[in-house]
Amino acid sequence: MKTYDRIRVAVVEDDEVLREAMVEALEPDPALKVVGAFADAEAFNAAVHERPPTVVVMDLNLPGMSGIECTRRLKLHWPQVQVLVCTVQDDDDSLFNALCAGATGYLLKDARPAQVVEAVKTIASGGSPMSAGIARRVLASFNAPRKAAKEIDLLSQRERQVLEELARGLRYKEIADTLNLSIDTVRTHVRNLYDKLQVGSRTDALNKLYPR
Amino acid sequence: MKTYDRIRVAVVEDDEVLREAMVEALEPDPALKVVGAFADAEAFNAAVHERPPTVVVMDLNLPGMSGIECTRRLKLHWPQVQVLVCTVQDDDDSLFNALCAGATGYLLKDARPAQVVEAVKTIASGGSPMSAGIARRVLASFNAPRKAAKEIDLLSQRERQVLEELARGLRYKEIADTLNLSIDTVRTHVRNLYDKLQVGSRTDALNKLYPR
DNA sequence: ATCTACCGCCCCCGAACGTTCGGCCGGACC
DNA sequence: GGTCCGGCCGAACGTTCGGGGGCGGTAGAT
Repeated sequence: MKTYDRIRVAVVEDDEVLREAMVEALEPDPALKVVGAFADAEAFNAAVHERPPTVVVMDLNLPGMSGIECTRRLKLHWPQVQVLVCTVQDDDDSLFNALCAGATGYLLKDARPAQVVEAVKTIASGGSPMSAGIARRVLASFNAPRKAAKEIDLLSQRERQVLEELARGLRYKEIADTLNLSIDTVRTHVRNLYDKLQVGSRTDALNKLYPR
Repeated sequence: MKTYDRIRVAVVEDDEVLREAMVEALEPDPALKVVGAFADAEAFNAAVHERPPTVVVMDLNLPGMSGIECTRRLKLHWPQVQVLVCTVQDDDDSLFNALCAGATGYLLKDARPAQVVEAVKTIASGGSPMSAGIARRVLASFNAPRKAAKEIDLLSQRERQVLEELARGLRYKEIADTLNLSIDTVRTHVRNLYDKLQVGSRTDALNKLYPR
């Protein structure tokens, strides 16, 4: 009979006490197998080349290379490895940079050991565990960009249409054609919407409406 | 002694059987109070004006106004109301449109009644409950935009710098100043990076590099 | 009936932009 | 040696863009 395939877990955490506690929580679980515990990103990187784990429990605040950068590099070479961030950092920068780097889970350090174990299993089975407040902030980020442009509702319907085509990179002449207008009319609308948006160029308008 | 403040819950669900089942699952819980159950968005809208609930369990596929549109309008007037989407729709469009509309929870209909009750409590206490696969897709959306631009690594170092400033809306003269170049040199770089990117204008380049 | 906002069109002008040419230099390749 | 190529720089040129006027018409609000 084939033995059960245990989830291969690695831990990257500079605090020795926490790291040991983490391992002690994970190891006894029959579904998990801790294949490495590292005090910094460099040690982890050196070891991962041999055989990558299934899940990496990653601290963010590491000496040397940050956990975010470590995550980025890891996902670059082994996209299938799941990174579960476990950190005290609960600011938006850390959170979203980690997610953009490829993390698929985010726990705060106030999580109890049992929760970490549960999260590892969740992430390995296709889920994305997050602390409660974290999940809320992630979802809130989707409708937050409402504040992007407030002046936009100062625009008339026509001006919005012109802006639309403007944003697509069409020249005045082309906009005039697609909207059945004269070039000078387009010009007028552009002028008006520019000072409503308080910008001085096409690119300014784009950067104002769709900030990156 | 003051009675415990129960979470006021409304249900918007067109399927009568599901709606009733939902209510039957929620009502007995001592922490919850079902203040309304509606078969469509219009009925809900008419009733919500009196006193909005704390949490709305919202179906997406409704007759008439969609659950997404209903959510958008609801959040417009009562941003503090939490919307928990509960639907069979598990496509990315429904998901992200709902989130952009202001939903702060997303359950698939395969959730068990007890999970729905749990999710309502979670969402009321500042969390954001999601089905496992949903959460993963949400987080994956953050590092997905890797595919942004492919031709970008054809650019030389100088051209990348110019492009950077170009994207910020700076004029050629300004770019020349910040990079200590002649305006004409900037022009040349722009020209070269334009045909590497196969575009014909600043705006084209932006739309190619940062598609919305 | 006046005022205001939006729409459409026209003229002009200076500045910015996109394009075409050319030159210089260093490395690669025959 | 020669030659090809790419990155870098520059001058000149025609076009587009941003911004300034003004004119007429419609629709709603005061």
